[in-house]
Parts: sequence; structure tokens; C-alpha cells
Amino acid sequence: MGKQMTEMLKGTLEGIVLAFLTGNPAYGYEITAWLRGQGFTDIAEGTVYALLVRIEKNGLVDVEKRPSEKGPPRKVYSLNADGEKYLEEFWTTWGFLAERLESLRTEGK
Amino acid sequence: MGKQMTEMLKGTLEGIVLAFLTGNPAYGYEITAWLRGQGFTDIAEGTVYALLVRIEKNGLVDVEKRPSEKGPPRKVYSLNADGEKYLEEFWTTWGFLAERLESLRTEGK
DNA sequence: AACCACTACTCAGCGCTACTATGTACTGGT
DNA sequence: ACCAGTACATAGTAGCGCTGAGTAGTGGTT
Repeated sequence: MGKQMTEMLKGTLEGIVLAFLTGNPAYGYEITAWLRGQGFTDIAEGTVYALLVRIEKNGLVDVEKRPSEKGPPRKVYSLNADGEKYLEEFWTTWGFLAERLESLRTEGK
Repeated sequence: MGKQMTEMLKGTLEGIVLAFLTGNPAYGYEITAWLRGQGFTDIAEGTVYALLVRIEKNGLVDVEKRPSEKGPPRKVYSLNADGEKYLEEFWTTWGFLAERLESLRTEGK
């Protein structure tokens, strides 16, 4: 993946995944596939799983294990109340940053 | 600074500074002050100087030393051709990311 | 003269996140 | 028996911003 994208994803990938999880419980493999479909073609599987471990440890999601027809059991993640609050803060932070950058891009300094 | 903002700045702060430098040579202390004026109130001085060292080492800027009336000599940075090209790539990368996030925020997944 | 605020730059060490690379394990098709 | 696809896990690495401290020059106050 491009180095710029790699650095830019720091902090935002988490928000992207949490946003996807809103009202839409999903498991790791599924999330990875979705991300690739969104254009994040080079996201490594390991990155997603590590992220999921982290947000679970931070108490932002609930986890439920479900059997799969085609492989090992799935770990289905769903956003909980803390996660929703965290995601709201994420949007606030991102909104500020995006606004600053947008005005920089159009107006110049 | 908020942890979310700290992580999100990774990769974007560099672009912000390069964008500011476009057609507008500046020195570290000045850039720090400008960033604070833009709302990035908690950007550490050390962060900015380290970033400037990095982009200089990567050949994105030219540097000129100028005496100051009120302190140690200033190191004035100006964007060069490589820097402009890099900044263009930055906008492309950021544009993609911002678009994805924006559609996530409004449409939901 | 001593002190402090402001200007201006530097640097070592830390924490966090994404990436690399590899491994495990289950199902189904050939 | 083999391989592709599904599904998860993890140790080690690189990069970036932050913390905290230090150096240096100028000007104003006491």
C-alpha cells in the first residue's frame, strides 16, 4: 500500500470499521472483504484482526461466536453503547480535520 | 491532545504543513504558531520541528537560513518541485479517504 | 546585574497504529 | 491426497506524533 495511505489510515481505519459496524454486526473476514470492496484493496487481514482485538479490549464492541458453514467459527462484533459514543467523538474529530484540510485545498493556506 | 486527533494527524499533518508552504515559505516557529491559530492548539513544537527535519531529509523542501531580529537564526522552508509532486499525491490520497468517510457518515455503511 | 518572557531550534525516548509474514484450522471440490 | 476458500491469530517491524528537556538569542522589568 502507498506509504501516505498507510499513515493516513492510522486513526481513521478504526472509525471506518466502527462506522461499518453501526447497526450491522459483522465478523473479521467479512469486514476485510468489505473494506477491499470499498477500495481499500491492500488492507492486510492481520491489520483488521489486530484492530478488532483492540476495540474489543477497549470495550467498544460486543462479541458473539457463531459457527460457520464453511470454516472455523466466526467472531461476530457489534457496536455497543461505549462504541457508539466513541464513534461520535470520532466523527467530531474527523469533521474538524476534514474541514481544515478542505479549506486548505480550496483556498490555499 | 485527544488521542483520536493524535492518531488522525499521522500522515495528515505533513500534508497540512506542505500545503501551507505552497507559495508561502515559512520557518518552524511561524508554522507552529499558524497551526495553533488554525485550531490545532495542542500541536507540540517538537512535533513540527521533527516533521520539518523529515521533509527536508526527504528532499521535499529547500532551506535557507536567515537572521532574526528577535532570537536565533530562522530556517526558512520552501516547497520545491518534488514537494509539489508529493503534495499532489497527498491530495489524491486524502481525497479518496475523505470521500469514503463522508459517504460512510451520511449514508451509513 | 539578575531575572523573565518571548523567539527559535534540537533531540532522545515513548506510545500507538498499520504492515509483514507466518501459522492454525475447518469445509468442500477435484 | 491435494488445494482453494473461509476464518482467525500473532510476533516482529516501521513510521509518526507526543513528552520533556535542553540550548541560544533579544528585550524589558525589577
